[in-house]
Amino acid sequence: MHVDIDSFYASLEEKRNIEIKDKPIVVCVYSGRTEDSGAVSTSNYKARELGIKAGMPIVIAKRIAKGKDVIFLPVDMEYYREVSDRIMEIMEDEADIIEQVSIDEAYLDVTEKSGRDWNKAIEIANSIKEKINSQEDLSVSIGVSSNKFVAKMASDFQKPNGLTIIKEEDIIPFLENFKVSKLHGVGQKTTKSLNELGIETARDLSSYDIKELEREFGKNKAKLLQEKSLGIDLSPVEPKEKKQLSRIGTLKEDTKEINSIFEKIVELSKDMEQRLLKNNVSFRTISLITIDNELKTQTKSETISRTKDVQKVVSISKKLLEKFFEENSDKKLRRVGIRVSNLDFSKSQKTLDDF
DNA sequence: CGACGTGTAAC
DNA sequence: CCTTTTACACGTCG
Repeated sequence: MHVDIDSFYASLEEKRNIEIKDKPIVVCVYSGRTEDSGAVSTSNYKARELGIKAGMPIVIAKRIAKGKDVIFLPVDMEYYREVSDRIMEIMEDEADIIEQVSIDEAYLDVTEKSGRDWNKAIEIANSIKEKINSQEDLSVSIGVSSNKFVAKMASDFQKPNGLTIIKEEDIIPFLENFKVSKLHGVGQKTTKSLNELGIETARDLSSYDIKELEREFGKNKAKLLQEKSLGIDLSPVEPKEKKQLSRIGTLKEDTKEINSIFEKIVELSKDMEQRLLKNNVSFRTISLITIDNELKTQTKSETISRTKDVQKVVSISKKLLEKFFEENSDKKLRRVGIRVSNLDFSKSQKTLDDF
């Protein structure tokens, strides 16, 4: 099954201030560049009715909200993370295996716990709903099916507070009339390409000649696309180890001044240090992420011998930044970020027991 | 094959 | 008008 917490951040903000419940709420990531620069992270259903949706620039959201009683709040990730952790624990109790995909979403394998009995699976889903409801006062939407992809499509089908069951024999009828853009994993670019081939719906995609699809998308992606259209997904529910850690920020103004950009990098690295230390992570690859004034992203990276030293991130980032400006002396940066990858969570830090 | 860079997608 | 973080596929190069 796939479990999705309904408008998570906005719901939490409602709970913590009863004054604003019943009002449209918009939770924002402010970039700090100007008063209202930034983007909408989550809005509650009242705000969505007005047309204020996730990803939208705050300025645009405020334009829509003008003259209306709409509440704008900054994100409080620390608090959301705390609540999320407790909810994930509730789900862990109910599942054989859990795969957390984001702060507010998880896949649960309940094959064993349900004994492959759909009715038992539905009971588990309801139990999860009930617990999250009573313990955290939040609602979730759940999709239950025989694989992750269809479960995800199902959880999205009825929300908020939905429960959608799609048994094997219902998969094709459930999916066939979906527009391809609604299929999870099919974004803007893929939609455009598909539409240009005359493919509008999942049904169109399922019956399309695979060789033709391969010509457009390559073998791998063509197969995955057609499988999606048929509701086929063999990927297991499995917890995944983190593969990279990154931190990115917006500069006060577009600039090509290395020193001021470097200051930002130092700031970002302090934050990253906390996260690295907490998990005892070592890394080999350091990347510099640059986003120029035209919002074009570039990355530069360097791989070194394994280390836990954040100073390495700082020094190599500086080097990569200099390299960037050697190649792009004309460009100004809007945002800058750092990333470490090639990670190792060596739990093997010596403990007293080892002595 | 590993390293590096870009593109696509999702939250 | 324009956030943040992560994953993964793919092309290229040495």
